[in-house]
Amino acid sequence: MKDHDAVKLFVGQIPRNLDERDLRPLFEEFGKIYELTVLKDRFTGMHKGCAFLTYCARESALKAQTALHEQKTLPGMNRPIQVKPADSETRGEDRKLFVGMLNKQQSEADVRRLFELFGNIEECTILRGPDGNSKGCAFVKYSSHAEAQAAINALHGSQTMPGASSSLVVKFADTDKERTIRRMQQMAGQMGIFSPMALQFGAYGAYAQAVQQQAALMASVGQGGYLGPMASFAATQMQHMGTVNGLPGPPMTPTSGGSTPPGIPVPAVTSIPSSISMNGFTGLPPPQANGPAHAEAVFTNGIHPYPGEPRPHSGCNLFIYHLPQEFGDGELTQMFLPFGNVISAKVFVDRATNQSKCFGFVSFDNPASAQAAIQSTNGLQIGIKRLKVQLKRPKDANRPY
DNA sequence: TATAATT
Repeated sequence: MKDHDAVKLFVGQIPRNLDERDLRPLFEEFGKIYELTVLKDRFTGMHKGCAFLTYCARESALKAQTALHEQKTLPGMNRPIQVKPADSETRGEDRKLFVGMLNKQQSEADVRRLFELFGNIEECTILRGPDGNSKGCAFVKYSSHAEAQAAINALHGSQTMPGASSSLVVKFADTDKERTIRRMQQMAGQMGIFSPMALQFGAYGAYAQAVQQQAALMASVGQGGYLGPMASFAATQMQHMGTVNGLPGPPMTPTSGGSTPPGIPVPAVTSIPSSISMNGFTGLPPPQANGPAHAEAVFTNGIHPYPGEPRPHSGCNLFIYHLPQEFGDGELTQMFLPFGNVISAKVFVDRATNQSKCFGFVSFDNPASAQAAIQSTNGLQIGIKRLKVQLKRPKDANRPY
């Protein structure tokens, strides 16, 4: 039926309104098609804008690749069609590099000039936004791992491009697994606010992505009322909750290891108080802290900023590590409000960069609230990180972590 | 500074 040396092609940049029926004529002119499959989202069935194509004859695949790859742009697309051997046809991604901290003016040709000294470049792509502007990074694929390694050795950190904030980065591109993690982190970042949904679904990676796509679709075709991305996302997730919780696999507790059971993992979080579950999904602005958040240092200095309020005492102050980068005081407050009266919540920020240092302090007005918070949030998985929540160590104590 | 997409 097909050649023993047939090659499976990946076809990218396909308009989402074209199915196999529409695509066949385009490809049949290069030979008899053995198999043509449009990739669909596993959960939503949504067209992913790409396909796998296998010709009966290897020769047909080569002809199609030559004739079509980057040679024409299908209607509605803003990049040319991609026709090239699928990843499954080539040995691992151990020869593909990620190049960061490029000058945004540098072109593919510039990057090639720099990298061709170390081996044969099969692919060189500058990452660009929709407007065509460089994102200051690129992927470079060599013919061999050794060539890629040589380029890393020679080029990583070797120079700083004009306009770049630090020296050139040259490293192996993320594996699929790392990419998935990166996406999860991005998604968590986009949600912006603390939400148990984000936490529970953070572990779902592709699933949550699919759901989000579907939510966007619902919002765009819905009956009149536009929900907004957060609301529609929430609504769709609500619909899926039952299904999700019924999925097979042993439940993961917040303190269980990082291993993931086969198939889709069960939510890592099951012990969040129900009151938290609606936080962030009310369509209202996030609730404010009970008074402005203030630095924990104020307490250790012995000056309580709210003279009228009861002074927090031992057992009320929590130290929280491994916060998501995007959490600010407001998110920290929201996260801990369900456990009691939060009198302060402070994320530490790097003075120079204004970036969160990913740790902070929360103070309650009583030790029971603090204990409840530890119970429910210590070990809580957010993206790839797990929160570490413990009582703040008294200043004189001197335990290593 | 991480892609548009890889069953």
